[in-house]
Amino acid sequence: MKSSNSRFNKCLYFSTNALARKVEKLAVENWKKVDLAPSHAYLLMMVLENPGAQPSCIADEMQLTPSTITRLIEKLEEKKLVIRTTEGKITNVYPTPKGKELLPKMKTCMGEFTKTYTEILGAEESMRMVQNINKLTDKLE
Amino acid sequence: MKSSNSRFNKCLYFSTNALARKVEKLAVENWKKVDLAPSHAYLLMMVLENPGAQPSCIADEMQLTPSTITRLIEKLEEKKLVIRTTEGKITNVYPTPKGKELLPKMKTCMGEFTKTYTEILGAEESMRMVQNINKLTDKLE
DNA sequence: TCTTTTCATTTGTATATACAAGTATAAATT
DNA sequence: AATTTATACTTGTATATACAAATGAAAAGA
Repeated sequence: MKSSNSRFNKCLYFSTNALARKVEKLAVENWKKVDLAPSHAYLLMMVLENPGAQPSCIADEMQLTPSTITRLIEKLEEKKLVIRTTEGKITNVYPTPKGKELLPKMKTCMGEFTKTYTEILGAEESMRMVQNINKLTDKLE
Repeated sequence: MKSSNSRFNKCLYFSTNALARKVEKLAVENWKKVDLAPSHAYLLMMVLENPGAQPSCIADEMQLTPSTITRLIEKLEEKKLVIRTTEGKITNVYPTPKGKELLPKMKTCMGEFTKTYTEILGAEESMRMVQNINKLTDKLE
């Protein structure tokens, strides 16, 4: 069903959730190429760009709660893609060699995902939408 | 953290999810007044406007899977807000008197929720955004 | 009429996420 | 130095959602 036919289509809650579910689906499909859930892939990429990143910092950047980040890291550790080292209060997350190997594939993946939705929405429009969505998110403090 | 500071802020997956989480939070807070999760509230409103609605139809309109609708209805049944009647293959969902009683409060709630984000975003902008989000959702077929 | 297919819903199971509480360490206050 | 508070992370638990398989009923085809 088109969202424009829903009686809830005027509500931000409804619209954003519907969109998020569709985009999620697209992303899941896309990231299957590296056998990762989208959120796992994003976290791994962050750690690859920023080896030794702390969970709190990752949580901040990914806009997820620390507990969720712990869970995501656990999964990536099981797959031997990252390791955690803890010294006192702070924890650092590093990519393993296996994780590092994945980088080029992930970059390709990311590019393909962007291409997918850019083709559907148009380059102009998709960029503008993402910007507007970010602005909206920021305003909701 | 502002989403505009995230290194993922250019990605639709990321942006939509972050937005959805924030809006969800706002909605959850708002719907506490009637002691319902947002999705439960929306489903109940649908059934109030459309007594006897079938789960498949609700799924269609809410853009959720049938199994999710089953689960939502179960919760509402536990709370004695709706009842299900099944004849052969089809099921109809009706509001109970207790469910009907909630209608005015829910309308108020809905209004207040809209007001909340309209005040933050501006009337113009929030309407436009919702429309654009819907358009985007539709295009992702 | 019997069989097969399709449809509507439910159930089993898995995942992502959050909140609240717990733990352990460091920093600040007294 | 001892105590309190703050910080960083983890764990227990709960929820929403999805997919795949199961169920049961109707429709279509033989």
